[in-house]
Amino acid sequence: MPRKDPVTKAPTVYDVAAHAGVSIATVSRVLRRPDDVRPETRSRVRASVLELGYVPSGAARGLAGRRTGVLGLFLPGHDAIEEPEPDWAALTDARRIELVDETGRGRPSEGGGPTRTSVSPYFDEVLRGAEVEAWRRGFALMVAAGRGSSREVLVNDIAGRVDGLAVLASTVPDELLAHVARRIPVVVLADAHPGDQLDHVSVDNRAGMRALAEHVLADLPEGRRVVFVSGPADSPDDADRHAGFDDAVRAVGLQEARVELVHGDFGRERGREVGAALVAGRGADAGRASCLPALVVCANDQTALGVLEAFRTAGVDVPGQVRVTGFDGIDATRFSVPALTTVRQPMDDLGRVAVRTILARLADPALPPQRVTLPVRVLLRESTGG
Amino acid sequence: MPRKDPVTKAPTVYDVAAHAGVSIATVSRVLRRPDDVRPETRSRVRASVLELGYVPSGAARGLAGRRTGVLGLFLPGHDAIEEPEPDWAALTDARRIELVDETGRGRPSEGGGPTRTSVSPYFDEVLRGAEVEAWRRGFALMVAAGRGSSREVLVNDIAGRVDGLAVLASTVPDELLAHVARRIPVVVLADAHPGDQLDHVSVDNRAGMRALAEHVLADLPEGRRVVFVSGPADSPDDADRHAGFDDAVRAVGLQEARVELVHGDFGRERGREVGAALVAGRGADAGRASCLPALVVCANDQTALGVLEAFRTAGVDVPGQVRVTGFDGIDATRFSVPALTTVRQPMDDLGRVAVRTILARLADPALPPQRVTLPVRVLLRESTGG
DNA sequence: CTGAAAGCGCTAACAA
DNA sequence: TTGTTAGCGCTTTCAG
Repeated sequence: MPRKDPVTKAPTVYDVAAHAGVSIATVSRVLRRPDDVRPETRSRVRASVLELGYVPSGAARGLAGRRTGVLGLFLPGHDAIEEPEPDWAALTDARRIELVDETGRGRPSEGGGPTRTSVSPYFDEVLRGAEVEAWRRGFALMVAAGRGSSREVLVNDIAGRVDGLAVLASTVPDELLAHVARRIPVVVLADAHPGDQLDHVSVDNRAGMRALAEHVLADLPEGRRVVFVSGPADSPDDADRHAGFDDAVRAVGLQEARVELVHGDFGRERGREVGAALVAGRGADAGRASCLPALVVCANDQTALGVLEAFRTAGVDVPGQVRVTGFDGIDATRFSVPALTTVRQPMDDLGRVAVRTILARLADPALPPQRVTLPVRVLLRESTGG
Repeated sequence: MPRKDPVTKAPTVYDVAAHAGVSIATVSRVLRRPDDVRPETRSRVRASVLELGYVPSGAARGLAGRRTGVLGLFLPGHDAIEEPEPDWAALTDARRIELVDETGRGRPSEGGGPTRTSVSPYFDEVLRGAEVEAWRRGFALMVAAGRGSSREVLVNDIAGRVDGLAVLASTVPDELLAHVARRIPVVVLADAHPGDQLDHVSVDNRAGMRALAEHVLADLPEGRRVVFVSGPADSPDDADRHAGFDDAVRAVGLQEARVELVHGDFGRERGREVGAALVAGRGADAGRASCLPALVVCANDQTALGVLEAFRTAGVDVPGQVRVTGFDGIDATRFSVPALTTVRQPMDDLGRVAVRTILARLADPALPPQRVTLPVRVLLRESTGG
């Protein structure tokens, strides 16, 4: 199939109409409500479409129809700005296959793994859920990963092109969201700040952490302490999880003194540090194994996986000597050794419900602000024992 | 920040122009080439934009400017059509947190894991790469997962809305691609069929598998056999990998008789079956451990992970009794026990290069058909020993 | 530096 | 059933 002369302008409704000997309105009808057109005419038009290679312009359709049929999903960035420009020549040139020996390291990691593996698995699922639901409802999905979330980017590049927007980022200033929300429905995938009028869909971080913590705190060995590794200070998710943990501490009547708070950042590297530090702390007094905490509760999975790594490296037995828990339920927690006890967030449902919420508001702009909280599931696995 | 009366129509350039006391042309200039406008005027317009909550219409801009500033990525579907409609009430209602005990199973899996985990990790990375690169070039990215890849969907819902399209699916009929390619640049993320004129970006499946296979075939124990587990018959990727494997067999001078072909389907479940069957085969003649193959080379990671699972369940030692390899380099291969030797495809680079290729053609439609092959890396890990 | 005006390609009344 | 005709909101010459 020869490529048509690329200089030729793409055909429009007018071309198709002329070719089929009908008016542009009829062409439009054949595309949108075929039943309103006599079968004979219809097939004539369709033939012209094929012959001319006609593809309707989404832009024109969007303009005329006042809706784009596209939903937007705004995710926290991959930090692409920081990323160096790849060496394209080397990338596409080398015919030599490189052999990387990854045996012997505790666990393969940097070698050939994905570069930006840290936060993404989480968002990928949200994206997938949103995509599926949007499609089912007849919408396309546009994705953007926040680059500094500058006003220009969000407003010009996304908001103007979609009928509704789901924002998964505490990084977008409220004021900006408010601006956008004046034009299209915006749903925020996080807990609502008090006072904001936007629609929100979130996950029950607090109750989830509380349920998990109550369970693992229940049979704590005498006298041993418990460490909670938090996330970044500005994370609402972390705040909720921490609150849930505190709820549990209170509920089981644990003495505050036995609980220690360590600040983390949701990253795996920091988890390793924390784990190593805990081991070192014991090292100073190696005789007493009890100097290791009996339990390390982490505010997210990446942190917990880092802790696990540090423990394995140091030869600390999990769950024998210490128990460890995470939060999120990313895939890697199933494959870690030991498998990580965690709280699984329904990421894909988050995406789906976000889409639903947008569509609901699209259908009825007068709706009161929506507040949906999705339940979570506690997954008890090897890292907390039998 | 009170939500503006949603009944009020969204403001347009005209509104902004009137409010700022300038013409619409000036408003447009402030947005696109601010330097062409006197600073004083500029800030007046900007103030109006903020005050009115103006968000430019992407559709109108696209129409007028003849380019949408959006690139499309078409992925194989999540089989969303088959998926049942979730029970929304239950989804969003339940306040009770469920505790799922996953200890004791060989490996946690269905319980809380992602539902559609099979093929996706692969695509997620391509998506991410494409997104990053598109953004860097000033384009937004629209994603679509093929639903039956019906003509209507691809043509109407995607092709018409984007300036260029990357298609990651052998499932899209050539004829359809050709149609779309008459309007916008289309790059196919797979090897080129002979004779097609589209741009292609692919990964060196054959050389990668050959390099891997040559390495692991090198020190094969005497007399033991080798099993190759293929992918689906219609997969070009599988064909290439198989060819690479055959190359290696020939290169190391292995007798054909020692090589056995088993048909797989790229799925983990099938991998488990194959693994179990191999074990059972040995079972019939349990005395001779040699009845197990010395090496199982799988056409992709999912299959290999399934095989690994089956072996672990049966108490077969990997790499002690059998060695196993995969292909793709998905994240899970790092976490499996033992870590899986595999060939890592540069998925994110695939996405990036796809975007670059589209833009190159956009810039110069007269370019000859592009054929880029990305190199791969062989990752030697525990599943093939030291 | 700013304004006027002509489209961009399509949809949706309204007529015929 | 089909055609005519306004726009949809923005960009972009071309004048001024």
